[in-house]
Amino acid sequence: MRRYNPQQLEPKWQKVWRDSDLYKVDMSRTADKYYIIPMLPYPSGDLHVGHWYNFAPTDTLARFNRMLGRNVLSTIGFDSFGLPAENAAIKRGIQPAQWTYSNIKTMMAQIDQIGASYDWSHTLTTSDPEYYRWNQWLFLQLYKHKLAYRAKSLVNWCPKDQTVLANEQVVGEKNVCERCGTPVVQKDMEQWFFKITDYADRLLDDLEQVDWPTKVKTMQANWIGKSQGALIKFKVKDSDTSIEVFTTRPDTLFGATYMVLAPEHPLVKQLATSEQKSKVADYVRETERKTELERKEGEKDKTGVFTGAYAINPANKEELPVWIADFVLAQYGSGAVFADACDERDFEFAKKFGIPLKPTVIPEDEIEAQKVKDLEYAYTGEGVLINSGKYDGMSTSEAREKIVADLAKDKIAKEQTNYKLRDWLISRQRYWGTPIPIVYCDDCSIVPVPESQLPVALPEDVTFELNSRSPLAAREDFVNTKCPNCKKPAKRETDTMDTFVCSSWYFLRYLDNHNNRAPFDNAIINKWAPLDHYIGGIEHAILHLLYARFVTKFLHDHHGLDFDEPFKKLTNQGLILGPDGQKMSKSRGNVVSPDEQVTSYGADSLRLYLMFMGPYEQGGPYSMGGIAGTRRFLERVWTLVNEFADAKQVAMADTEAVEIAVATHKTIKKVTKDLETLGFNTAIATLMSFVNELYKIKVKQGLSRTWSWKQSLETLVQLLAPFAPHISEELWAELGHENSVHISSWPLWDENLVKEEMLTLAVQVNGKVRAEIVVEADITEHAAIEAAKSDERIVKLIAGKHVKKTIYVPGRLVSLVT
RNA sequence: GCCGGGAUGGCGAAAUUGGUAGACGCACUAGGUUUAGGACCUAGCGGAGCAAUCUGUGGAGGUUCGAGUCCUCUUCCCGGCACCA
Repeated sequence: MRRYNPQQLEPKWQKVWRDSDLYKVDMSRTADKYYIIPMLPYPSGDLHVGHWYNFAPTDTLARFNRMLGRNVLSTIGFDSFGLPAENAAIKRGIQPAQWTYSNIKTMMAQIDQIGASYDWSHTLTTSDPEYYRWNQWLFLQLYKHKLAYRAKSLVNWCPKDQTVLANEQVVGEKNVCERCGTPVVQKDMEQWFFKITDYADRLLDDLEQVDWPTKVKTMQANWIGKSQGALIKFKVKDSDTSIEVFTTRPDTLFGATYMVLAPEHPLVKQLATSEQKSKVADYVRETERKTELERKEGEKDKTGVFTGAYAINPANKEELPVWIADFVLAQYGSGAVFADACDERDFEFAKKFGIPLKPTVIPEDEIEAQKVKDLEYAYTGEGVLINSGKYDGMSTSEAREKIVADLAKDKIAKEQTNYKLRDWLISRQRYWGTPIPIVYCDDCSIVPVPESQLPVALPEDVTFELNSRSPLAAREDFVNTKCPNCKKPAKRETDTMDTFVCSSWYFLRYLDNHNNRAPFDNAIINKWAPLDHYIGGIEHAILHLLYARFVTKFLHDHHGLDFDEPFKKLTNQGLILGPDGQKMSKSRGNVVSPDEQVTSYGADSLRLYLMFMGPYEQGGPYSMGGIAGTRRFLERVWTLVNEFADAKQVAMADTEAVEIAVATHKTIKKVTKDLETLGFNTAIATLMSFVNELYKIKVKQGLSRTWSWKQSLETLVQLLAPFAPHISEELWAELGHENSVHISSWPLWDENLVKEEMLTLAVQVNGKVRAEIVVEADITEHAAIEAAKSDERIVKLIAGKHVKKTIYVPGRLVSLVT
């Protein structure tokens, strides 16, 4: 018998598949199309186990669906713009393009080792001009519809990476840069934004339509942060100005005893009275000095100063002192709040500064209500109104509407919805990205580059100077151009786009990646998109997935896409940890190299192990012993098939034939069901059990070469094919097939064979299992109970006792209660 | 603080959704086999006990003939958000 040698047979089959274009998709066949891809990888230079964990199971699903007869398209590409290329270039004195494309070459070879069924004719690399010109096209479409705009505002600046960042790219408690972990600072700059906020409601509502993990949906919903309330105008005493306030609790308006503005609020200077002016100015200066982080740290200890001004409560005409405090955020709502006893922060602030409070909402519970009246704590829940004039006795929910409606008559209030979502800041002060296709002309101001002049090419030979502006800004030949409008000398925009623009629509370009007249042909896109299944890490829960949804919705509205959600189904694979249970990192020395695992065990063993180690969405520590186990399993499969192929003709008894058929069909059913629900680990466990069973039969019966045995082996190989494609292909050929197992039809099970003829029932007495009885599957309830009662052990246990109750669960158990 | 997810043998995990807890794999033990092996085959393997049996799914209660699964309370772990008015 030949030895199982994955190092030899895996590359062999990879070459056969490639040379025969086995996975080439007929794009014209769309009725049963199935489009499944892993998230676009960044070409960091080395494929790690996490990539394998993303790509291999995705490929298993692609292969499973292909065998089910669907026209499966799966491919992969590279998200190749971005900062690491620049850092590497500076460090090594080479061009970012050179570093990037050499990494891609290495990674392509590594990806080949996985044995995935990609149609490589659909691949793309986002740093190619053929791709990024369409990023520029997208920018121009957004600009045309006033959804790309330039504005000056406070933005997040990463001092290390020397660029601004989108809100989504600032993470963690300490507001750090998502890439490098440096705390960001606020800077006032003029930048390009995409108006994602126009889509806030749809981005929220349409989450209901998609089959995504609830966790991701919740995270997106929280990020969008919709809250409904009212905008209420407060007149400033002895002045023409008024202060607008956003509140979700207009029902508490009568309880307002003071107001607070953010220190950055535009009215602050104007409101401060002469005697308070210097204190206010000091406080504002102090706030400006504080970093975002220091402000957050001050959460527990609230600070603020009185402006000297008073506002009039429109509800009861009471005068409210106006304060400024940094717990009120300038960016949210209108940067001003009215404060009352129904809010913990307001309550705390009032106590600290000796501002009076007035309870206006009390809970149902009388004891609690008394405590609230005595101002023992801030009651923030729903309840009944007091101290609120004609609204007394009303429920909070009713009062919320009535008060706004009444004030609306005098145009003092109106209903308002607020979002936490901010517009997407896409400018980056970096070189290695898509140039923003904009020209600045002294006469014509901001001029978009005409579509016919795309791409605005990124020069690929640049010089980096330490701590200087982007190399693009230093390139005179790039910067100096002619105004497309008036033809006078003008300057190009030197910022590039956020790389998340690249990844926001690449899955559409995959489908029509050679199109040089348009980003894609709608006729193709509308047949093949949206994706049937998208698989990637949870780290993109907000960033990439939100942007891709936004861009898809935009293209739906303005470019004729039939669909407005890009990913029908989403799965997040878990995180693979080092063998020590810690996150893999070079400094910890716990990095498992997939290349080494492939060398020692083979790609099939690695694929199988990754899918067998636990639930796919859970991840977990990598175990060296675990992969040895899946390799052993493949060896056993190898042995079974090869022994069969080598065996002399021997007949097998009919009883074994039935036994084998039953085991086979049960296995088909279970593996099929498991694959449908992404239960890779249990599917593989089922295959292992099946192999164990075949071994037992083999030992009992001796080596056989019969029709039913061959059928079982063929089925086994087919069921294994999506998981371990190379060995399956080899064994399929060994069993005499000329065509690839990967385009064979997925086995079907016969429900009659899956049904047991005899089954084992548990017999419980008073809830405890006391015996097992073997009965015919179609046994009646009466017969089952009689059989249970006549079991030797049960007879002893119930002797002399009265059986009060009998429960029969078909196929499971008989329970007797005495 | 708020919102998710979780806790099952020495380890990774299963459990038809209220019905025989621990499938499958790792590790381990014994036997066989092999020139040898960390290879292969067979068997055993939650804990206690010679055994019958008892006990066991983070903890405490509850519902039920029956609870890993449902309810109440609680501890711990992981993830996300966090002064959002």
